[in-house]
Amino acid sequence: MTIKEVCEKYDITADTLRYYERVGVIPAVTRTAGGIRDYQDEDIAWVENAICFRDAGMPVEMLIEYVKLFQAGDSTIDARTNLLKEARETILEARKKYDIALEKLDYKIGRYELAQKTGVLTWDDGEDK
Amino acid sequence: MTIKEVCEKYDITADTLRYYERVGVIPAVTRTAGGIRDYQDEDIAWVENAICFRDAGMPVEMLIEYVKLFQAGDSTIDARTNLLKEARETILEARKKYDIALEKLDYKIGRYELAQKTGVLTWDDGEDK
DNA sequence: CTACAACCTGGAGTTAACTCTAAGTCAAGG
DNA sequence: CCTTGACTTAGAGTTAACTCCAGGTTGTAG
Repeated sequence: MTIKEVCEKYDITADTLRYYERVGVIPAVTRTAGGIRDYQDEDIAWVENAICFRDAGMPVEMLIEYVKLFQAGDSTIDARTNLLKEARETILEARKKYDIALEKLDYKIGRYELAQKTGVLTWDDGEDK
Repeated sequence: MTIKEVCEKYDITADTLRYYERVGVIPAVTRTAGGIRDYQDEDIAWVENAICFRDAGMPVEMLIEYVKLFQAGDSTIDARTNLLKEARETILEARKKYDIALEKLDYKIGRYELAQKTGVLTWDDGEDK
């Protein structure tokens, strides 16, 4: 699979894919004899995971750390598990904050829509937002 | 309430609070005669909301836009509602991605922990991560 | 064999969101 | 009054994560 095809498949730029490889967010991608990237299933799996975890706000540094541990072999399985658990906690925390924001948004939207219907804006709590 | 007290209450730096005010993420904060910030309930409500929405990944630009609309008066209620609804959709999308990442993490953690117990790492799908 | 598009690299530039610095002002204790 | 510490501003600096660019290479179509 060419870089272009991977770009289209995951809606990501070629620059970002090369950047991920360059800094180690994903391991070195398979190349053709001429040196052109030719993504295999395994390369694509790394790309997919990188995008997934980045989308969840996991920092690039953490993904690099994971790849390093992975490449260091089975002796790092403990460390990898810990890293993943830490990431899990961080993402859970973040998601909690998203839920709080959604509640707040729903409350505000509800009030504005009520104001729309009745033509009157009421402030229960002395301030907006 | 002094800036320091607000910092402590929300675990945020004074620099960030001043920055939010400077760029318009929150409206101008109440001041003492001497020009020192003295946060009132209303100011604090804006701060709290700003932090909440920033924590949910809402960009500073969007918060500034909302404050501008708010300050422009009741004629912008439609626009405000639309902005909030857009924010809601964006946050819902993001949260979906967090859930996908969590699933992936749980799967990986589960496999690593199994490997821990049995001493054997098995790859169902031909690749890790 | 020649276009020509798609690819390559190394390195510089951009963007969002802070974060820090310098130089000065305010306010409470002695 | 004087010190001392918290506060003020304007503006520069930092960081993460891309994003772009220049100059060169690869590979396919005619």
